[in-house]
Amino acid sequence: MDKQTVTIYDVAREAAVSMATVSRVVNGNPNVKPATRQKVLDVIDQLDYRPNAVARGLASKKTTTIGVIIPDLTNSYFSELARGIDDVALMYKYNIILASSDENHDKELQVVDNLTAKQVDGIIFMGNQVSKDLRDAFNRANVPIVFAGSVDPEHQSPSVNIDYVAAVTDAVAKLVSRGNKRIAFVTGSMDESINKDYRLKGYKQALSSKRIGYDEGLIFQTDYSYKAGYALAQALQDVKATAAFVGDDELAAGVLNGLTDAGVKVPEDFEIITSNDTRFTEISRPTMSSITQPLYDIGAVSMRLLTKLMNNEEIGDKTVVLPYGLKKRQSTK
Amino acid sequence: MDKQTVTIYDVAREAAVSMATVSRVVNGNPNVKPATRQKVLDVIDQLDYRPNAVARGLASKKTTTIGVIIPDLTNSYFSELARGIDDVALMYKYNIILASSDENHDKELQVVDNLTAKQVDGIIFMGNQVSKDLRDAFNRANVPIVFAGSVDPEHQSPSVNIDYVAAVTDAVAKLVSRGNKRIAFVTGSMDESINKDYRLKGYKQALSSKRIGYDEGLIFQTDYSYKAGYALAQALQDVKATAAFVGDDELAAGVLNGLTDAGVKVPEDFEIITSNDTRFTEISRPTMSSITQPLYDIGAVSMRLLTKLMNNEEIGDKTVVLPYGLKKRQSTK
DNA sequence: ATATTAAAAGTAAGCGGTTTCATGATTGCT
DNA sequence: AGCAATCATGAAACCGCTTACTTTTAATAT
Repeated sequence: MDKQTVTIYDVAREAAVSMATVSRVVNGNPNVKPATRQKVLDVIDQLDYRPNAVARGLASKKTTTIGVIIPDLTNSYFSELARGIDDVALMYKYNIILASSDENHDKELQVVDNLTAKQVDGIIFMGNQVSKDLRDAFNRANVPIVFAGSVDPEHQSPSVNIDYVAAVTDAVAKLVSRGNKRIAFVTGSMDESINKDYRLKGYKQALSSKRIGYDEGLIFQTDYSYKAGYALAQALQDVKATAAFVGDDELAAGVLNGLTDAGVKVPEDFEIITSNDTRFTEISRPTMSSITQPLYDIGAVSMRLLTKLMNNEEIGDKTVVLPYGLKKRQSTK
Repeated sequence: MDKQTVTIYDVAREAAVSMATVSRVVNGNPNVKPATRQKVLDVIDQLDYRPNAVARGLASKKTTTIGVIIPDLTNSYFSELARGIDDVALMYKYNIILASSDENHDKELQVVDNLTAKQVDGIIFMGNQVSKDLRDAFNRANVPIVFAGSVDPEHQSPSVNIDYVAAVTDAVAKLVSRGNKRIAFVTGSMDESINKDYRLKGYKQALSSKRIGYDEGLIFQTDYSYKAGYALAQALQDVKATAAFVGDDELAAGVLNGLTDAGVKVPEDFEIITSNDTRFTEISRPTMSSITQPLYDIGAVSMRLLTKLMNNEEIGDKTVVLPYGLKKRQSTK
C-alpha cells in the first residue's frame, strides 16, 4: 500500500557511499569530490529521492517553516499583507503555517503555542493587542517575531508599519481644511492599540492644531465590517457629522453606502476618508479617498526582516516605517 | 542563550517513570494507572513540558498538518473558502500550511512536492487545471486530496462544489427571459476546466434551450481582476451585448463600473449577473445580482471530508454537491 | 496458596536525517 | 622523497518522540 519511500540510506547504499556524504551533497556542502557528488546526484535522480523535511527538522532544529498569525483572512488589508509575506517567504524557501486568530485573545495564545510546538523558525504577527500572556508565549517560542502592519505599543518586537499618527493627522487635517467642523472618527475597538494610541492621537492632533474641540460623541467604535458601517449611517447623522475618517475600507464602504441609501450625498453633504487603500476604494461609487499604504511591501519587508533575524544578521533599526500617502478620490471634495 | 527545552525524558526522570509512560499519558493512552497519570501530569505542569511536534511527526508519521493550495489569497472567493477550511481544521486540531499557486503550473508542482516533503497528512486543492504532472505529484504525496470549490474534470479526486452547469444555466436563462438576445460570457481563461467544461456548457445550454444562437464574439476570456473587467466595457458595447454573465465578482465589479463610467446604465441598458456572491456584490452600486454559493461551507465541508479521508473513515460519495441559488439585486431588472 | 490472566510499566529499536569527530587519501612544500 | 597540512569520507551519536515487545505487578480464579 504505502509505496516504499526512499531514504537517504537507500541512496547511500546504491551510490556506495555513506549517508553522511549523501547528506553533504544534498545540502550543498563543498567538501565532496566532484566525481562523488555526481555519482550521488545520479542515484538521487534515479531513485527520485526527496529528503524528508520532518526528519531534517528534528535533526537540524530548523524547519524552514514560519508561522503567520492573521486576524482575518477575508479582510483585504490582511490578505494583501499576506501576499507580500508569502512571496518573500517563497523566495527564501520558507513555508508558511497560517493561523487565524480572529483577534481573539485565547486563540492567539493557543496559536502561538501551537506554532511553538511545530518548531517554526520565526513568526509574523498581525494584530493589535499584545497581552502579557501573549508576550510570554512569544518569548517561550524563542524565535524571532515581526509585527506586520501592526503596532507593538511597547516597542519590544521588530515591526513594519507606516506612521499611523502622521497619516491620520494628514487625513483629518484635509477634512478640516475643507471646512468640516464635525468630523467623525470611525474605527474598530479602542482596545486595539492602533486605534487608541495611534489613529486617535492623529485625529486629536489634527483637530487641536486647527483649534477644533474634541467631542466624544463623534467617536465610533465598531467592528470592521460592511454591515457595521452601514448600520452607522443614522448615528452619524444624529450627531450632525459632516465628514468621517474611517479605519477600515470595508467599514468605510458600509458607511458610504449607508449614508447614500439614506439620501445623504457623498461628498457634497458628507466627506469620507478611509485608511487602507484596498480595492474597495476603487469599486465603491463614489470611489473613496484614502490614506495609501504599500500593503504588499509591508508584508514583504516584514518577511525579509524576519529572514534576517532568523539568520542572526545584523539589522539596523528594528522598527521600519514605510511611506504613506493620501489619495483623493470621489468621497472627498 | 537557547533556553533548555524540556523533553519527554526530563519528565520521565522527574516523575520516576519511563518515557513510554509519559508518552502514554500525553497521548491519552488508557493503560496508565490513575495515580501514575496524575503524577506525570503534575510534573508536566511543573516543568511546563510541551511535546515537540516535529519529533512526534517523525516517530508517528503523522504531522497533524495539512496543505492548502490557493490560487490567490486576495480573491474573496478563495479567502472565504479558506476561512471555512481553517475553522474546521482548527476544530480537528490540524494546522494549515498555506501555499499560493497563482494558478501557475510550475508553482503548483513545486508546492505539492514541498508539502510532500513536509509530510502533510492531507491536501486541499483549489484550482482548476490539473495536468498530468500535477496528478503525478498528488500521487507521489500519497495522502488524501480534496478539491475545494474547484472541479476535477476527471473525477478522480474527491471534491466539494456546487453544480456549476446548472447554476450558470439558470443565471443565463434568467437573462434570456428578460429579453436579452446578446448575452456576453465573461470569465477567466478557458484553460480552466471550470470555465471551459462547466460554465460555458451552462451558458450554451441556456441559449439553445431558448433557441438563441451561440456567438463566439460574445465570449470573453480575461483574468479575474477589477481592472480587466473595467477594460472590457468598450468591447462589450462593440459587440452590442445587452447583458453579461461574469465568472468572478471582482471582475464583474470592473465590468459594471466600466460600463457605468462609459455612460451605459445598469440594469436599464445592460444587465449583469455574477458568480460568487462575495461581499463585492453588496458594495458595488448598483449592487450585483449573483449566483449564490455557500462559500464558507464549501471550505468547511472540504476540510471535514479530508479529515474523514485521513482517518480512513467510510465516506459516501466522493463528490459532494452543495446547493446554490440566485440572488436578484440591482444589476438585473 | 498457587496458577492464570489482565493491566501497568519499562526497554529499546526505530523514524530519517545532521553533524561531530576520527581516519585515510591527496596535495604542497622543502 | 618525506612530512605537514588539507581535503574527502565514514562511523556513530543524536534530535525527541512513538511503539512493538517484554517484563513486572495486580487481579481473579481454582
